[in-house]
Amino acid sequence: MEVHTELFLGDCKVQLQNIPSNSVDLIVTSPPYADQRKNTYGGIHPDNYVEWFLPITEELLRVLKSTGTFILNIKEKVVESERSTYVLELILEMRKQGWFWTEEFIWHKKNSYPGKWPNRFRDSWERLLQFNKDKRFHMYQQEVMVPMGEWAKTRLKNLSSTDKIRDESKVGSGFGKNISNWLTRDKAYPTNVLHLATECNNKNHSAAFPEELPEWFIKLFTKEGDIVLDPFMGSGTTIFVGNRMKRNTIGIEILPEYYKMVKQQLPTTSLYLLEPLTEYEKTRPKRRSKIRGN
Amino acid sequence: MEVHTELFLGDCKVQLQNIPSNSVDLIVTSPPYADQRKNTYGGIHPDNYVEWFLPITEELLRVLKSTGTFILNIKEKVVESERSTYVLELILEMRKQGWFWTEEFIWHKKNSYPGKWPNRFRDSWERLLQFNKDKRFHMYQQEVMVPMGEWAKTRLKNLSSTDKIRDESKVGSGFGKNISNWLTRDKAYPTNVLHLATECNNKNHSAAFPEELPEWFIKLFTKEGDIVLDPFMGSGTTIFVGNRMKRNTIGIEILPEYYKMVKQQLPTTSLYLLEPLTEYEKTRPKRRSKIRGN
DNA sequence: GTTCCGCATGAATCGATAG
DNA sequence: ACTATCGATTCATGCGGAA
Repeated sequence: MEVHTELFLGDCKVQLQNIPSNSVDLIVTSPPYADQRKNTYGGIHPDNYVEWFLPITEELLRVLKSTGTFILNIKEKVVESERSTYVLELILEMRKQGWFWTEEFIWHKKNSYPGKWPNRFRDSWERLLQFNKDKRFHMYQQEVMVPMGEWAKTRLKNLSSTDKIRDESKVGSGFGKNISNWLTRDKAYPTNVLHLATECNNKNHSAAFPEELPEWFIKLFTKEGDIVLDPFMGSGTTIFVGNRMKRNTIGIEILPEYYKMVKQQLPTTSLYLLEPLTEYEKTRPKRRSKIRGN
Repeated sequence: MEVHTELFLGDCKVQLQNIPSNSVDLIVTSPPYADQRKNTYGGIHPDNYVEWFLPITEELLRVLKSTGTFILNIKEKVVESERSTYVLELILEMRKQGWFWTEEFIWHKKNSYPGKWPNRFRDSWERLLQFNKDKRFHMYQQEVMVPMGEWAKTRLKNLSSTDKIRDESKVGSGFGKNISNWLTRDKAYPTNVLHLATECNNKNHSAAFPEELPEWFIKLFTKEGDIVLDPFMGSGTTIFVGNRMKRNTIGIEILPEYYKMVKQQLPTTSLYLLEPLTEYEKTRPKRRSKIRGN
């Protein structure tokens, strides 16, 4: 299967306008956090964060298919010894836009930033907010099943004492049936907590999140040939992982350095370079329809 | 050290009025979740949850010392395939009351039962919201330190080979002193993710949390002789753990069954029974001042 | 070629100091 | 008074060089 990548250079609120409505299967992104990464992205003040982000989510809502999913990796920073509330406010405002807040996954960071403060411990988790356009969205749960590890050893042993009796005495009941299914199973469905390390030591490109993160959501919410979008591409983790997994990808990046870096690392056969368009060529129907696989 | 327990039977919004202002060091509680536990508590509809809870947090704000902490164990339920937003709204409203939202700990439930739904996975985490009345609150971080990872062994070995020599040659220097700090360090500060098993064996109560949960926060935020309050006492986990740790405890419970159950399990020497007061005896200054240790 | 060990480095946060 | 910058604090991870 041939897959393609579209790269846009520029402000994502603007560049998103080049993407057709109802065309994207999955959006996975990690926007610049409030007041974070000032040196590279300029930083958005916590007070203005929601206001800054809402026009973008409005466009994301437009480009997403009704069966698609939006995964937003975000975490509030501490301001004056208190957690900021802009993420909470963002969720409430996005629901007003029409998004469904389906779920909140937790990314439990194995190696969180060290430090000691008088009033708090190390922050070792981030939010992975799942938003949907419709309550009926695509989800391929079996793709992310995990080997039964500790759970089997500890839990099933306990079950054998109490519940297995019930299993025998109530054969055919829903409960008993479930138990016996699990006994023979070597894989289990995961939970909504992801336990991954941050990718900190790659000297060439410091990625915001580890490859396993977009990989997991791409497996869960798309199939081969689908379209994955990252409106804050950065070093391109989502793009590269998506390509490797035979998904078409679209990346938007405002910083030329990152844009060029990702461009150079992509296989030329799969790449469409989309520099900012001049006025008279604002639409590119052929290219885009080809990428969507029509 | 002699510690005492006060038990109140009744609606906690009402019973809290019997507790003096600025007297409690720590509040740890797990209120009935919206629409959950219908059989026992009747259940509060998600739409009315914030409205129902705010008068109670108002009272909690009053009774808490300025150096005290409020830990709220809560999780939004799923309503029509979407996460409810009442927890988000509650946080925003509590800040308007004057609470500081200091931190959000995550309780990652180790052994959550596998489950499968068409559009979501097993929910294996809950929020542990930390609120404070003042930005300067008591926190005894060293009480909850945990053993370091494997690498500690190797690092300590290395220090003895290389740096100890330096330590000998530079006796009295600041550098040598630092090394000896490293040598004695085998524990590290924890993060804001708690990895605990769910309590399975308490059949009498529908939603008890494991003893380690209140224990961890009682260690972290109080010292012996302090006052710990649980306004939704339930089966009394917080009360019993607090007593064992030599903290004075106050429990409020609306259901007579739980109230009696806890009462019977408490040592009679440490117990003050506070049945609902009749009008003419609304204050009990002597008893309470004794409990506060004045 | 394995295994072991040193080392730099993270979406951090606080409090003090400086403009 | 209010904002901006800086140093100190801290620990899991994986790379790269060494045994």
